[in-house]
Amino acid sequence: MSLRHALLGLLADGPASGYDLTRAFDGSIGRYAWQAGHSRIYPELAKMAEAGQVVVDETGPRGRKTYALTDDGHTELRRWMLHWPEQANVRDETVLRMFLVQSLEPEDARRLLEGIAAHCLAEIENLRPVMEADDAEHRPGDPLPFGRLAGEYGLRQYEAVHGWALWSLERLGAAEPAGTS
Amino acid sequence: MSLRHALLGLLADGPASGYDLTRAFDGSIGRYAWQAGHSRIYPELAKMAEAGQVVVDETGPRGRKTYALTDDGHTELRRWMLHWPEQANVRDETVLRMFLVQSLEPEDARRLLEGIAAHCLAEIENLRPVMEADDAEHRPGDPLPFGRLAGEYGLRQYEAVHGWALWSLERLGAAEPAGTS
DNA sequence: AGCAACATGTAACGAGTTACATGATTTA
DNA sequence: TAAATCATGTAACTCGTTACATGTTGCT
Repeated sequence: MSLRHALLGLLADGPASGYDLTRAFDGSIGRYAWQAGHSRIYPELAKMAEAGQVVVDETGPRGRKTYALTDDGHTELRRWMLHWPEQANVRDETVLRMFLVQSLEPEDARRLLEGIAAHCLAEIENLRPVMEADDAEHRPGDPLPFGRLAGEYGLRQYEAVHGWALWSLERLGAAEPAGTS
Repeated sequence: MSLRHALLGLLADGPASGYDLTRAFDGSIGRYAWQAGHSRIYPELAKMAEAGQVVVDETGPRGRKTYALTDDGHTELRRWMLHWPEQANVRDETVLRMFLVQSLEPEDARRLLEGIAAHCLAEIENLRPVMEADDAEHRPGDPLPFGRLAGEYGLRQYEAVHGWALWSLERLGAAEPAGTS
């Protein structure tokens, strides 16, 4: 039931409507952590309201309803954040490809790994200035901007994958002397 | 349709039965890349056979059927491995928690991050000897053992997350002077 | 003989995606 | 006034999980 906890976590930052929460999933959370569209979010918010974890906070123009966390919602969020299971499964197509690299001909494997390395470099060059801009605006003592820790995570992630791809190319290159020289 | 490609990739290593493939998902692939139980795997193999991507290779004792890749299966696997979409979504509860760290009180956030750091260290100490044993057995020129690249990826991943958790603790610590020191 | 492991399958359920459906408000 | 965006909802489909169901082989 991670969708529920994602919503609780996002609402901890302040009241939001189903529409706002749907937009949040269009960003980094949706890419790196969890996915959901509005068609799942609205019914889930309704269930959470029924369970007393959120309440309708305000009603706005176009039938807009903003939800806010209740104390129960906060408690449940905290419980979930702190007791995470050791065995959490990850679903990641890129990692799946990594597991299967050795099913390719060496030449194809090299092409794939070179693609991964290039892609990571591009993402790093994309993320780094964003993080640096965040840091430039930030004064010591202020709370970190929402997502700053996650952004740093993404940056380090790409750096790690980049390093891995280069290491793998070296390994594969050693096994196949018809290489790049 | 990643389950299909996971099965194609596993079968590229040699013919296997539904039972064997189910066992494969109990290991690292299931933890870090993709999940499936036998109840999805058997019907999927049947569909793949219908689509001509695999064929029943041998029948053994207890109704055991081993499947082997056809040329079409190989072609489809290669296609999928090489054209991966830029926008591949990842589903990962741990990363979700990272995105939501800032919804916690600073004291709880520190506890969570310390837990993550400790967990990563434990995983690193678990994985490193396995990888080193693989390398000790490996002679230059031999193909790398199946999963060696993925294992290295896992190791580097944990190192990156460990570094991230320490960095985050430092950042959070600076914002909250009632710290450890 | 009994138990663990091998081996395959179906059914019900849960949750995310895509498509269908509708309407209000803001902006050009 | 037309288009984009805001805003909410339901229905059908896909696919992974859990539970139900059954039978065989090998080992002790």
